[in-house]
Amino acid sequence: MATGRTHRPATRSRGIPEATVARLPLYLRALTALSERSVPTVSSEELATAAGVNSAKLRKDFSYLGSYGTRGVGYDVEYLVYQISRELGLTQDWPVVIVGIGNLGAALANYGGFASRGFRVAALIDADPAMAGKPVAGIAVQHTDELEKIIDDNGVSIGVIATPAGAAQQVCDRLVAAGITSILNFAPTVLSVPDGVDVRKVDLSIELQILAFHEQRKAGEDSTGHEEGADAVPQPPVAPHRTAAGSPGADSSGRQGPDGDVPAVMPA
Amino acid sequence: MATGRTHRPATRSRGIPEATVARLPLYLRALTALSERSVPTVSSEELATAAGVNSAKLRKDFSYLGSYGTRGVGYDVEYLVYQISRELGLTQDWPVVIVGIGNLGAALANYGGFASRGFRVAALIDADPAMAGKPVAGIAVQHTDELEKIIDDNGVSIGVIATPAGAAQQVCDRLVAAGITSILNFAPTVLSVPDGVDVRKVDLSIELQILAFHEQRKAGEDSTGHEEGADAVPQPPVAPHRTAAGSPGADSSGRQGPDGDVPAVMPA
DNA sequence: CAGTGTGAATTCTTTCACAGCG
DNA sequence: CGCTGTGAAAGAATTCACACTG
Repeated sequence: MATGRTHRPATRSRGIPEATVARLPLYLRALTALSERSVPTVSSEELATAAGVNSAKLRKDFSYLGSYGTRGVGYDVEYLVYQISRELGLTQDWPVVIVGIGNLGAALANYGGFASRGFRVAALIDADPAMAGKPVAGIAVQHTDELEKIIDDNGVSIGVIATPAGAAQQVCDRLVAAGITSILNFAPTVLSVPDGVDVRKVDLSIELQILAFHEQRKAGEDSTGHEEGADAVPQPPVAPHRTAAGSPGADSSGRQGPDGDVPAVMPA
Repeated sequence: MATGRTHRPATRSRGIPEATVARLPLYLRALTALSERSVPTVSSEELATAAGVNSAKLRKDFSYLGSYGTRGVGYDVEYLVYQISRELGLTQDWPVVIVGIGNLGAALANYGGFASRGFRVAALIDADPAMAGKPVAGIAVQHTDELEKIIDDNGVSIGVIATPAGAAQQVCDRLVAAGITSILNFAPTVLSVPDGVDVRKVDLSIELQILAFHEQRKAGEDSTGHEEGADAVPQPPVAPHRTAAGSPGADSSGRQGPDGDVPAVMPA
């Protein structure tokens, strides 16, 4: 993805597959739970079950990190927790800023998971002047004007965008300009960023749509094909003339303000 | 994944790759935006850019759905919107229930993206009796006791879990028993469900951890290896004796109630 | 001998590149 | 002529299965 090529020729086999990286947090969670119950060791089988993967995959994943297990025994829980934490970079403290303190932003600010893993909410930022100074999750919200200063002062390199879609790119640009190099984007937009900046997106409605796809399959197990409701226009593949005005049928934002302060899925 | 094997022998080539399914919502979003701007057609190149993928991938994806484009021209926006919507099952109405109306649950209830894509919030459910009756996003919260009845009455097949991790499996079991077959899980736990039930998870802290991993790599571009802070114990791979009591160093839930009403990342 | 670590086989995904159609 | 649709090649990720070790 990032054109930077990231190719790392020397120093050992420093190339952990993305798919593996994405699972490390899962393992870490399972391990932390075991650690809290003072379980000293686990087998790949047990840990895999706890993490919701299969043991072959888990062992292969760990093999990219090194040989941290003991044959015939399993893995030392504490040791693995440490190794994975270190690999993920969680042994250091990561200050993050959350931009856009609407419903979602507030939820994130309150989210225990952030604080408990080396992430520290350095600031909450919102464009609404009325929000400024209001405490959310024990932290006073600051105005967008302060954005650059906050990031600079706190050495923040990770930003979370929880603004409406319409504002996301703009916020993103400012974050990047201010020195942020990793962004977690909750707004339903594709952000464009320069090389060297990482973006991960979480889109709540996309997940639901994927579920709907599979759900639909289940329902139509036998009765394949043809829908029921006759109110949508199948639209022959040849006529580009947009049928009715605007886009009445399928859409109709019904409830909900058009594009309030919550990341609405269909912004502009 | 699901052991049901889901193998579909007959009726055409009904096998859209998961990776493709996961991107359809992305295309749909881009297309809807175009549709709202009354753009009649797009090329694979344009649409790909808008969706944040490359055009070869997009064309391949679409080829699984059928031949909906026109050579030398591109795709008819309205027509594609319809086809993808239908493929995703969004031409029908999906009632969903959200269980756990804490910060996150409330954010989800307010999330415009749900309502705007064939998803209808049929009910908000919370275990706290004090929440019952309180309106959130214009809908009165109902008590967990009503769960089965609500699902049955509304023919709900998709459930969203936004409870603390500790309650998630229990809620999940009840949802499944009540007939839910698709679950979107925001609680940081692995849910176990019977065959035939789909679970998708969204874990906010996992995404951050993945970002941290890459961020760390950037920082240590040259200065590979060895950490700085000497406060963590590297723990030799041979000594299973848990060093200090409990797990002081790396963890320390610091802020936040121990396992309040927000999905804390480290529950039990 | 239980359970890790890992080459090899398999399957899934992405990318290439170009024939063919409107 | 431009752009889709798609076989074929390349690249990842997953799974298998077993040698090897504590």
